[in-house]
Amino acid sequence: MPSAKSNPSEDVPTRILHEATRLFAARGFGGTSLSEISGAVGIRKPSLLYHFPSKEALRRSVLENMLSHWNEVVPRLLRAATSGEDQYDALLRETVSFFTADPDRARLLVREALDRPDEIGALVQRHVRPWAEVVCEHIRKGQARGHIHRDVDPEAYVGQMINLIVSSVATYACIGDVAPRGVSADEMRRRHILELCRVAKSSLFISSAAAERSRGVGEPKPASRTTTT
Amino acid sequence: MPSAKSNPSEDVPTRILHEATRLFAARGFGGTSLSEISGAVGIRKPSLLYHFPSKEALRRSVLENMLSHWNEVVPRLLRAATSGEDQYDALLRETVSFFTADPDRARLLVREALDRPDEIGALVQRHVRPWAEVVCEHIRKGQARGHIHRDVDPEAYVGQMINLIVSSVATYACIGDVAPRGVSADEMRRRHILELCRVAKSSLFISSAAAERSRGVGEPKPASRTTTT
DNA sequence: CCTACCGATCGGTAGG
DNA sequence: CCTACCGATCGGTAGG
Repeated sequence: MPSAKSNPSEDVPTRILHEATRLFAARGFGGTSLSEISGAVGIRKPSLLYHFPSKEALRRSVLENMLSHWNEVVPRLLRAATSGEDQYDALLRETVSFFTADPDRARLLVREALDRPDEIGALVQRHVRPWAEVVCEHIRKGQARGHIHRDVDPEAYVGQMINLIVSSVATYACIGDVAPRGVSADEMRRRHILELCRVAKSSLFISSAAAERSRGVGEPKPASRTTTT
Repeated sequence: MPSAKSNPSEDVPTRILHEATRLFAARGFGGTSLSEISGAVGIRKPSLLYHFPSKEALRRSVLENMLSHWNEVVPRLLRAATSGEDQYDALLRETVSFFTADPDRARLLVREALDRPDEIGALVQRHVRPWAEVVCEHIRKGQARGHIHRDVDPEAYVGQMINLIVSSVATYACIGDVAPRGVSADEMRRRHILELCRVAKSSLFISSAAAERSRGVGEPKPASRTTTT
């Protein structure tokens, strides 16, 4: 009996695409051989090359497949991208969820950004800039209305938040994990994502800081010292 | 005359190390051949293998070389890591400078984190966690004294900021560059780093938001609220 | 530091 | 979807 390693309920091209995505994300495009991929699917290398004419074609298909998933969630993202802190929280969580749902998406994106910066740069310009511009417009509106920090640089802010989300999922539990010994990896992942959302909101909304300060108990409020108002 | 491509004033092992660093950062460890490296140095492959017994040994030397540069700046970092917003700004800028001074450091770190997460995880635990813990302690002190947001998760916050710095240098001008057409790459890089520092501080210090609000227009606010220690 | 060479593996093709 | 095979290149060695 031949040992088919991947889900046999899917058709062969789909299984190739899935295994290639997994292996490209884990070892990189150059670090993965066609034999490894075909082996994971349970077929021989020439059979793989029947479905995808070259390794390069397979790479492109993997990227296109990820992009099609991204295009599925963009409408949800745009619906959440109205001004207001709660809607922004929803937008953040939707975006984080896209990558946590399959961390290979984040790893693949970072790898490709390092290997082929021009190609990924163009891809970002086409597929995320239009959506980022909507968010930037909401930020500018919020600044005019006084509930978003006036020194936010909208384009740079949105870029850094995208960068933060992608990279924290991609290199999670490695770069940036400075947790004390007692904390489990899952617990730390939860805390990292919570903190990511807090940082994103706290550095954007004025109301967030104000609400928090007004909540402040437990801390000996320096009411006697810096009082006033 | 043989065409030595790298700086001939350095000795050969050093030139090998530099070229290997550059190529590993640009194409990854698996994506770089020993012939490419030796060619960039201006020698033949077997000569390279005289100085470094294997490709794996060369990889480790490249990493160790980067670590030794890191260890050089750590004292400066610790000196800057006292409480207070200005000192924190200096700490951020020192850390950013370490990576912008040679962006290959950031690219190499991200690549290794993707290729060998366990190895880089252990490395981070040894070389950045002790320093991160100092920062965390300052954050907790600041929270007790009321000038740092109480809902900051110190370990997660520090981890995310490290992540943000490294990844924004590594994949700069690619992921996260959603700039409008008219802006030059250099100008956008400056804005990204400025915004990174703003986000880091604004999401940490209460005084930052207060000071900014006092600058604001169209916002009713507590007039003078200067927190000094 | 070099030339010459090793077995293994790479992406890809022929032909069925 | 397979077996058989291609030239090129890989990391590494022998020997000087």
